[in-house]
Amino acid sequence: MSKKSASAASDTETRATSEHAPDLRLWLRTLACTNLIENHIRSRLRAEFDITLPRFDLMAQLERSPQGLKMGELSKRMMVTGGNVTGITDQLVAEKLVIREDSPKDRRAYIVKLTTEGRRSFRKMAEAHETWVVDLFAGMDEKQRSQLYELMAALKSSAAKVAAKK
Amino acid sequence: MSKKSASAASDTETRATSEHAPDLRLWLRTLACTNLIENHIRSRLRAEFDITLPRFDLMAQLERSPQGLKMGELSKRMMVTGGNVTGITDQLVAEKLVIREDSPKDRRAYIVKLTTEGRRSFRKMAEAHETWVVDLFAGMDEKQRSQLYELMAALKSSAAKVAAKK
DNA sequence: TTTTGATATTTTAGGCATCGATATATTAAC
DNA sequence: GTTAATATATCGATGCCTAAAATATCAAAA
Repeated sequence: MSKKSASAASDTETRATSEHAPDLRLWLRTLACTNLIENHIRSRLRAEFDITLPRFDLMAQLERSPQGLKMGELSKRMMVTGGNVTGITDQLVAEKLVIREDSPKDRRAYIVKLTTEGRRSFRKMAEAHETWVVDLFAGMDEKQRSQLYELMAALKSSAAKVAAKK
Repeated sequence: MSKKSASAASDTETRATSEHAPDLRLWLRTLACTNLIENHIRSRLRAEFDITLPRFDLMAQLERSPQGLKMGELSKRMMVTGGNVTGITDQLVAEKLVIREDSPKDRRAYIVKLTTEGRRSFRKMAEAHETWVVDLFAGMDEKQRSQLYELMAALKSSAAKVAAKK
């Protein structure tokens, strides 16, 4: 926050003033809310597993792709730059949670995979992570959650239309 | 995003796997969506006004408080650390968009204010910023937007309950 | 085959973010 | 008043993130 910036960790809702459009208020409230949750998760990951959120995210991508992923694929899926993936991967390699293998097809590329230890470690963290998220949403009832799910799909599609043409 | 830190700019929705709880999917979708929007705004601020989102956010806080704010107040409102506010303020001072004045009451503290140029500059950017946000939400109808506004209040309150105790 | 252009990754420079430590000033206890 | 505890802000180390440039490889056209 972030980030986050990260974003950005700001309680952005306080940015709104009375003459601002309702859309702006809606956006700032949404942002404040996700920052609150993301920062909470970030600090719990740090406190309980001594890992950063970006490293956790990268491992999560690899866990879904047991065959491994190229750096560029990680970059696309995580929506961050290649240089960023290089740095995070370096750290995870140093921690022996991940390995870089040469691609047999393309000598420019690496295949990044979880190590056995990395997979074991990730699964443990992912389990805790999931319960944290469940707790954070526990104050909403089932109908609210499913409404929010649909609205987020609508928002993503609305925003993607604008963000795409650039 | 952010800020991403963001913070984190990841298309986190791709982190979900089939056995994950619906709450986790909901969270990852929400995060992916806000990151998409925040990154879009961040890059437009950069491209069109050559300013970063954190600097814009800090100026937004000051615009709402014409009497100025102490560093610590900025830190609280932006929900970032004091050291972070020091750095962003340094930059804005160097750009002459903001000034640090000694507090008459407390010699430990500064009062940070927008300069005339800073206020002029901010208002111009804020206007553009607001239209960007309106555009990003334009694909949702009024009912969807007001539903989302209410659901975000519910989520914030749900999450705050958990995040607070610790 | 050689050149040309595209792709994969790393490197570099700069900004944002945290934490923990420090310097200084204020406030409270005694 | 002196001491101790608290509050305000900065600094240093570290990590995440981007954009732009550099390096290396590939693939296709000439």
